[in-house]
Order: sequence, then structure tokens, then C-alpha cells
Amino acid sequence: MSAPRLRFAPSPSGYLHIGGARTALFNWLWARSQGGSFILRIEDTDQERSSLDSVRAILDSMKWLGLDWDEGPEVGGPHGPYFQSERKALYREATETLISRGLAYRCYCTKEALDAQRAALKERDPKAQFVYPGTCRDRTDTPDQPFVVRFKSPESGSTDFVDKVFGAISTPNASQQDFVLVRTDGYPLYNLAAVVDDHAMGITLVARGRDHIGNTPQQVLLYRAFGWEPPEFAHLPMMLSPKGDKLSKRNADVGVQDYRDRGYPAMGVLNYLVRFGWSLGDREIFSRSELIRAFGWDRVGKADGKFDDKKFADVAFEHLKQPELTGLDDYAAWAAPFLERRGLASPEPARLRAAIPLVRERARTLAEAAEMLDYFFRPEPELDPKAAAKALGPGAAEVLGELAEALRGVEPWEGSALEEATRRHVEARGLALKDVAQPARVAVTGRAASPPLFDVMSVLGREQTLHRLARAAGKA
RNA sequence: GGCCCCAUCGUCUAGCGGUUAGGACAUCGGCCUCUCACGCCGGUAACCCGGGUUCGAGUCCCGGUGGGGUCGCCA
Repeated sequence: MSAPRLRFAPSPSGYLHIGGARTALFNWLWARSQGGSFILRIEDTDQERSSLDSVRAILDSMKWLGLDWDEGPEVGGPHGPYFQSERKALYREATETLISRGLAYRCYCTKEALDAQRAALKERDPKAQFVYPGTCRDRTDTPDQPFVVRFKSPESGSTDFVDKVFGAISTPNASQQDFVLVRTDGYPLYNLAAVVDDHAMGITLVARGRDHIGNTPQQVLLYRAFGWEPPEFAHLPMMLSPKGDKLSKRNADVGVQDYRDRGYPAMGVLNYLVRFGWSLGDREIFSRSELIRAFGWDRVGKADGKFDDKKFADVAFEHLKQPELTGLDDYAAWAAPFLERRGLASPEPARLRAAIPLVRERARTLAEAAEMLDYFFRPEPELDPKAAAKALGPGAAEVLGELAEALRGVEPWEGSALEEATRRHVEARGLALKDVAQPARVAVTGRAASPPLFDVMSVLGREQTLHRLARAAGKA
């Protein structure tokens, strides 16, 4: 079998949300694992709702996630253009073919008339479903009026396809109505455009959310009407909100960019998303390359699920925590914007590299990391009043002064030597380590909690450490 | 309501006829400890219900119940 061609086809009517990102991911993974192609196509046939801002936001999010595309906006490709709004000629040609074969027809019923009928029916019986009555199905005249194009659905038999996730799905044709292919304004509707493009672009597998499963029979019908072989289909179970309802694009805080802004690493996001509906035994954490190697449709589940913030945060954290998953350089680069946000625009690189190992197992996001890194890059730490009140009370001045003296000549200025010196000092004074460590911690970091004190001192250096101890002693 | 789909701890899931039903998150204890974390040890916690098939069903079949999707000149 030749290399598969997959696509992700968002409509630019808002930001990319995590549900969409998950769909993109599954397509991307399969393309990458099979040496196939991943195509990005923008479905902007609804002029009302589409915007360039949305296109930009979607492309940004895709790039941030590392879901690179082989054909599509910005990179082009042999099957372009990749915006549906620029492919109208294709749809028109396809539509005419269908009409000339008697498989589609022009319908002159106005939307208003149909809507009125629908409303009237609902009034009589709220549970009834409105079905297009086929008014124009066999019409032969061609009045000079606006029209839509409808597909002439078969009235008997069934339309079947085999889904790579759900297996055989059969839908009676009698339950299909003559759905609209082309609007009054000449723009194609989703089912027509998707089929024409997927065929033209040589798509071999269409993977999308389960909410599209009902479109599939209609699309299969269209493939047959054109005389084309349908692609394979794979539908993904839905990712619902924590409450159990549909994740909505309007739900601004589930946008990919929201997660980026909150300081989650891209691979953390992807790792959570892939494990949602796909699993490999007990394995939870995957690097990008491991994922590409491991992914397969046979291990995709069928049941919908609810998004879980805590689990998500943990998976993302796992990626920040493990140096094998997030190298020092990446960590530093990713933390930089969050430090900048705190007014720390150009942290000294060597110190940053030294400090990251101290915070990476404590910071659950890059935003938290920046907060924990803060005092390494200021002349003076910001003093937490509560911590100061508790640890820098009476007697602290003496404790800190003595500690500074005990540490002044320590060689080398490094964690274990500092700890050793401090323990000797504390023992000689008949104190407990914590009696000295807490005041010192607040003096050096400004806070009641920090990475191990002596490691912090080590990164801070002799001069700044002694300076901070002395300054705090002066204040206390 | 029509059509389609789904069903294991609170959540994500493993399980593919015989298991003390496993893991992860969350939660509750404990250990480690200069604080905070990390890590480690342990606890609570699930097969929706009813019929079949079978020597034996979480696993296979049927029905019910529950949940979801979809029924647009949105995608």
C-alpha cells in the first residue's frame, strides 16, 4: 500500500481548541508513523464566520504544538490552493456533473418558506422532525430565481462503511433527506466541499471527531455519485468538558493558546490528548518520537470521555520534570517569556541553566517556574511579609550574622560544602539546622519555601549570598 | 422523536472466556526531610441492570436502562 495521505481541515471560525488539536494530532501521528503526508486545509466556505485572525491563530497553535504540515497554507503543495474559498471552480464543476447525471437538482424553495414549514411543524408536534418534502425534486423548469442544489438521496437500501475505530456502520437511506450541496450564494456546503477536496487531494484516510459520523453516509453517497472510491474513515470518540457537555470553541479557556499562555509545554498537551482515547498498556508518558512509533488505530477506544484538569496538569508536569523529556536549553527558552513577563527580560544564561534543575521538579508550569526563578535574577529578593514575620523575628539578626561568618570562607562555594559548614556551625552552637535554615532561606530567597537552601546559595554565589544574609540581619 | 454510536474505580484507562479486576491522576494515611517539592510505601475506590451461550463471563449474544452525537442555505 502506498503512503497514506491524511488531513486536518479546520474551519477558521475561532481559535484552535484542544478537541481540534487532538484530531489534528491523531492525523499527524499516523502520517508521520507511516511516512505519509499530513495536509492542512482551511475550510472557509462560510464567509460569515471565517476570519483571517482565526486562520492565523490556528496556524500559530499548530506550529507551537509541533504539528507540521507537508501541504497547506504557507508551504503550498501540488494540490493547492488549500483554502476552500479559493477552490470554488472545482465545486461548481463537480456540482454540474451531478446535475447532468440527474443525481442532484436545483431547488427553488426559499429558506424562509422552508423555515416557516419547519416552525409550523414544530408547533403542531415539537418532537417531529422536519424533512424536506422534495418539492423541487422532479422539477423540469428553470425559473430565473435563486436556488440551492440538493443531492437526490436514494430512497431505499442502506449506505455502509467500515470505520477504523467503530467498525461497520450501516445507515438506512430512507433516513437521509435530500441534503443541500450548494447554497444560494454559490458557496458549497461542508459535505460537498470535503468530498471534492479529499478526492482531489488524494486523501486516503479521513480521521475526525465522532460528531462527523452522521456526515459520513452522505459523503459516501457523494463519492459513489461521482464514481470515486471513498477513503477510509476513522472517527474519534468525543472529548467532553469536565461537566460532560460538548467542548465548545466558544469556551475560550480550552484554546490551545490558553494552555501555552498558562505555561504548559506543547508535548505535555499532546501527551494528554493522545492518551485520551488511545492507550498502550500502562504507559502514560511518551516523547514525541516514542509516540510516533507507538501510535496505531487498533488501540483507539470508542467511549467518550471527560477532560480532567488535574490529570492534564500532571501529564504536562511530567514533561517539565524529566530532563530526558525537556532538555535544559528548551526549558530555558520556554521559561524566558514567563520571566520576561515578570520584568526579567534577559536573565544571565549560565545562572539560568544552573537554577533550572532546582525548580523543575517543583514548578508545575513554566509560569510557576518563572515565579520560582524570580529571586535568582533580582538584586534583592522580594520579601514575603508573612515569611519574614515568622522567620526574621528577634534573634534572627544574630543567627544570620553568625551564619554569614561561618560561611564566608567556605571553599569551594558549592552545595555540599555549604551544608557541611552550616551543620558544623549549628552543632557548635547547640542549635537545630532548621533554626538557622529558615531565617537564612527567607533572607536569601524572600520566601518560606524554596529549593534546598545550600543549592540556592551555590547558584547565587558567595557575594550575593553573604550580601543577602547581611542585609536581612540588618533589617531584623 | 428518527438515524447512528457508546457503557470497568470520581477521572483517563489495562483487560481481548478462568486475574486477589492492573496502572495513572485525584483522594486519605505514612516514610524521607533545612522549607517546598520530588521520590518511596500503604489505604479507600469500578465491571449499569436483566436474560441467555458456556464447566466458567468484565470479556460473546439479546433486551432494557443510562449517556452522547446528529437531524441547518454551520463545519
